[in-house]
Amino acid sequence: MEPTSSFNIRTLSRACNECQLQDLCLPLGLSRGDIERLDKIVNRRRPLQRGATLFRQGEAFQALYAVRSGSIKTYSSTNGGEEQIHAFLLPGELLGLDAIGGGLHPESAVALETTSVCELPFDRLQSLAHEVDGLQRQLLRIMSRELNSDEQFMRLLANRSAEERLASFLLNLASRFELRGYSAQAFNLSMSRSDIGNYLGLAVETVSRLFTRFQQDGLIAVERKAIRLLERERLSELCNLGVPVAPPKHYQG
Amino acid sequence: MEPTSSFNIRTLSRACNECQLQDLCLPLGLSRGDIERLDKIVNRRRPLQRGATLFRQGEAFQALYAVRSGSIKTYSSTNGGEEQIHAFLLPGELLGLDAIGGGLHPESAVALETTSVCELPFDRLQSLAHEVDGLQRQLLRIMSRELNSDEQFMRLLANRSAEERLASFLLNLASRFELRGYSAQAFNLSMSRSDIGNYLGLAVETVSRLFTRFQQDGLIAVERKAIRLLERERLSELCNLGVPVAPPKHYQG
DNA sequence: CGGCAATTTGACCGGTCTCAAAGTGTGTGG
DNA sequence: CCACACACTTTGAGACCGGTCAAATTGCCG
Repeated sequence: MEPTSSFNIRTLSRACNECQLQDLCLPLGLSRGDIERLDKIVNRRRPLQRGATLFRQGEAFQALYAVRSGSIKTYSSTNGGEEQIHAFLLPGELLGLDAIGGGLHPESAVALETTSVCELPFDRLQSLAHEVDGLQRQLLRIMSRELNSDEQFMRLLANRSAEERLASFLLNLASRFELRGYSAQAFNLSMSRSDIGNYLGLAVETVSRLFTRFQQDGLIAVERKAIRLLERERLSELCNLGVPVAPPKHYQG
Repeated sequence: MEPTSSFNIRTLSRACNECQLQDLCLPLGLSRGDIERLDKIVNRRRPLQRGATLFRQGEAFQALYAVRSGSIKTYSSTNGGEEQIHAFLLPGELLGLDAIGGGLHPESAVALETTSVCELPFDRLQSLAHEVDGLQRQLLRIMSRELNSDEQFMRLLANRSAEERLASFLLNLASRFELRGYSAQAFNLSMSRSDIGNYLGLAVETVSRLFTRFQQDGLIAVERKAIRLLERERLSELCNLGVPVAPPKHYQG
């Protein structure tokens, strides 16, 4: 999960125009000139160390963030102290969108490994979006897509077995890595087993047992954080999560 | 100039400016003049009958919709034929936002009872939003808030018991009704038991048993679709108490 | 080497699902 | 208006997945 783990000044100073992640990130669809205007408002901060907090639940919302390298988890805590992980974010993905509505971050964001991010001050972003039409659209598109993936995830939580959940999780990670040019077969799980369990609504023990079983069945090979998907085909059979195709049944209720 | 037709003229012709739901809906925060401009692009269609489809999964995205009265459920089906309900929408709530990103509706929307909606053609909405600043912001806010409630719902699905899920569901409905000026104590469940179960990730039988138990415990009174929340206080305690908040490993009585 | 956290493994328990069937309303057609 | 069919809801019995508790193992890092 960390192809650019060592951070150098070149990485930091690289502008949106030269960023490999352009096609996944906010600039997508903007003209070169507009990207430059966007670039001017982006702050590139020094990398976060593993465990470092990007923002905390309850903090005032100031900026959106785009992951440039590394990975981040977002979570919220109840007053009881329980923690619920909401997402793992990979390079090119935007976070903080859920804070626009309320003006406060409803969740905290923490680096899972050495991670660098681009900071996008929201007020400046919004005035720019007022002028640059494509930016506005892209922002809406990104939020819409996030609504979508949240919906899919809810379906996963609502009626899938532990096995299906973990398989889906692995395949989801794989395809996201692939999109970013990394291997979909072998990658690093930057999050702990207990993070995975929390995210998927499973006990740590269940996650651990499933990893063992998947490995025994020859589906995957795991060694600590490193994982290889040996049988992506059979893995996806495990989760009969369907692509929307079938016409809806007639309403009966 | 004339949304007036043969049916229910009073309801249909009511413009955004006079709509009771203004404060919950898209116009929120707009000036009277801007609301009028928004009003011009809104189509008020004739009411949907119970079971009627507003849009189907896979259809091209053309417009957002605001519920004006009644209620709607949205759901997606897998190619296996299973159906997963994603949301129940009440007056003042917007639907179709998840289609902006992909250009296709990822889910279907069906009326749960006689329901009227306002149609907001998205292209026209977007050009208007380009001029009217507050509209753009309000759109983002609404989407952001939806992301938020999705997150909360995921937490519910990920680690709450059946009891907590149903209690939360009822309280959520109650507060939404209250916001709209209806009673929070007594309202109608326009969706079937099996819809509720599907939505909450529970078997119908479990939902039914819980209704019975809640009633025996004096928390609610149900008769078919009609429900009264007798002890909202105790209900909300159910939402927090089911899972021990701070796991006292070495607790000493 | 030693302490601590994360992971794994085992045993057991319980909540929820599944299967089955009875009960209750609702709508339709005669 | 009644009879019947069908869908929805409720109730019961039993099975099973996954959670909890407990303990062993491994890896990490001073």
